[in-house]
Amino acid sequence: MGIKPELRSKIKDIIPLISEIVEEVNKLSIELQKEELRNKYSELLVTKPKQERTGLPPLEGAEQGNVITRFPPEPNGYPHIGHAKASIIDEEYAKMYGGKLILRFDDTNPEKERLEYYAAIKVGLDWLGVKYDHVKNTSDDMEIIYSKARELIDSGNAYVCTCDKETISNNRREMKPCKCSLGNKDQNITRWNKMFDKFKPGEAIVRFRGNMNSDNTVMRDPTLLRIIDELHPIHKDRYRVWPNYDLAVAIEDSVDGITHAFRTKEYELRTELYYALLDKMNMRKPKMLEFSRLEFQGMPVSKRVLKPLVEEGKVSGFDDPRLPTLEGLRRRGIVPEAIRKFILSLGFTKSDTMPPFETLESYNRKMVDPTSVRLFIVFDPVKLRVINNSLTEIEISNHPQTEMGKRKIVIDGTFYISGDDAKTLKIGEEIRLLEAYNVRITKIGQEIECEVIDTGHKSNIPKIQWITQKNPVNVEVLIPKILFNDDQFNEDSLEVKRALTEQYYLELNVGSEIQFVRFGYCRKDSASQAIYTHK
RNA sequence: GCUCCUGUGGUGUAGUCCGGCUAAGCAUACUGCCCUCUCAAGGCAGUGAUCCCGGGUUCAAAUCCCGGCGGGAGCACCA
Repeated sequence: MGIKPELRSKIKDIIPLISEIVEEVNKLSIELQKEELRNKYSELLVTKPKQERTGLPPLEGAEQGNVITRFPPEPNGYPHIGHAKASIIDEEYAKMYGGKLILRFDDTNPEKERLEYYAAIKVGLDWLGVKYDHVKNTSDDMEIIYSKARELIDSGNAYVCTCDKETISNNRREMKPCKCSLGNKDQNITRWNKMFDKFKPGEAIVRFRGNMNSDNTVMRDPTLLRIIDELHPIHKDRYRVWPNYDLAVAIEDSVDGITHAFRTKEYELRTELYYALLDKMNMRKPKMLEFSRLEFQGMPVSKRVLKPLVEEGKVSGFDDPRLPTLEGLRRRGIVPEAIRKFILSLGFTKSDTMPPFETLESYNRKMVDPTSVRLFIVFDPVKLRVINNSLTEIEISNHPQTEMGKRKIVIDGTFYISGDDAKTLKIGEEIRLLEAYNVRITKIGQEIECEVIDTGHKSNIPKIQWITQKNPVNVEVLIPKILFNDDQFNEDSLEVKRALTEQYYLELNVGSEIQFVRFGYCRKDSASQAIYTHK
């Protein structure tokens, strides 16, 4: 039926035929059925592998070479995993259709924006590998926005309201227009002009003439522009009438030639306004689509909760490895390619979900594994003395599969092994000191003593890693844990473990990913500190 | 409260628009085996979903219709 859809309409005629054949086949034994299949219809037995769709679903109304997307962050904080999702989706779609991506700083609220965040966002995108074709600021288009606002006033589609907030809010709830909406054009123009000098902030706003009776509350004459006297990070005191989000986005998307605009789901109700605005301004309408926001369990993204943590010193800063900020993820050892794969695996959906961090880790582990130097590390060191040692130097390869060179370790027969491993040892037991030799435990006390039996590989005895006592390197390993349990800050969200590692650690670049054998992947954060990435 | 969105195995998704190739694919997690001088990566196999529930339409429904229920969001001179 799937192969010949044209038969569907004739299904009633076919059904008797089918039943007849089924009956006939059922009379045969299973063996005979199989044989018939093999002989006559062997092509049916070949199971063709299902091909998985990689990347995002196709875009409605998108033409090759003719797609422009945009990533419009407000420069009011450090970029986080949510920004990563938005920007990667924007970029992927632009790429998929051979189009362009515009980075547009949505900087229309001088109360919140700061210059350093423009830079921080660029740094974040850079790290993620998101490449944009053009950068701009909404605030550079203020003249366009003013002229569009004036048009709306002239055409009677907007008016200046001088009511106080409470009145406006009450009227909205009660679906009542206020007296300002009745004002004539001259009144509105006079008031509009006064917004640039006479009125104080809060005394007048421009409102869209929407529909006070709409079920969608955002349509009840929403604010379009308001007065803000704070200095703008770029334009200082050049402007004081600022558009709000809805007006700015609609105008900018349209003038920037955006064909497809994406935003998170919480803006969904504003889409009606977006189109209404564009309609009244006689502007081209991009396609607006929404996706669910990305946040991890126990790892909130909002400035409202993160900022206090930083200020109270509960985390070390916005680059704390426990945080879902891009800087935090980077320090933790998450690589951008893994973030991209992970985000694409989530698809373009509107369902509210909180994927576990584990999934990202799994992508990351696969990315990072082929290039991570394998190193030994020991926690709670316990001394282990080999009484009949004869080796002075061992050469160990840096990676089991990838050609990453070898390193030499000078030994003298005295080692440190992990306390956890030491606890399991029994006298007479045979163990292998990885890469060195097999030993039998002869004495257990403050120190452990053992003797070499042979040097060949043995697969059936415990294998443990060690650090030579000659020149151990002290490191602190930071282990980030979940930040919040429900809404409760996890006071034990950062475990710090002291450890001993190899001399070779010092030769690695800061930022490189290491796999500590039998422990997990860590990123070298400094000569004395490593951050646990995942197992 | 009102309005909108959403609901596929433990988790994240594919399939839903255009009903039949699939009693549901992939990834992750978990289990076992193989490989391996790592508890990693890799290979193989397995556990696990009556596709939120109840009706309806149809020869046929995860897919269409109606009604419930669960979850989320919006109701700012913030984006």
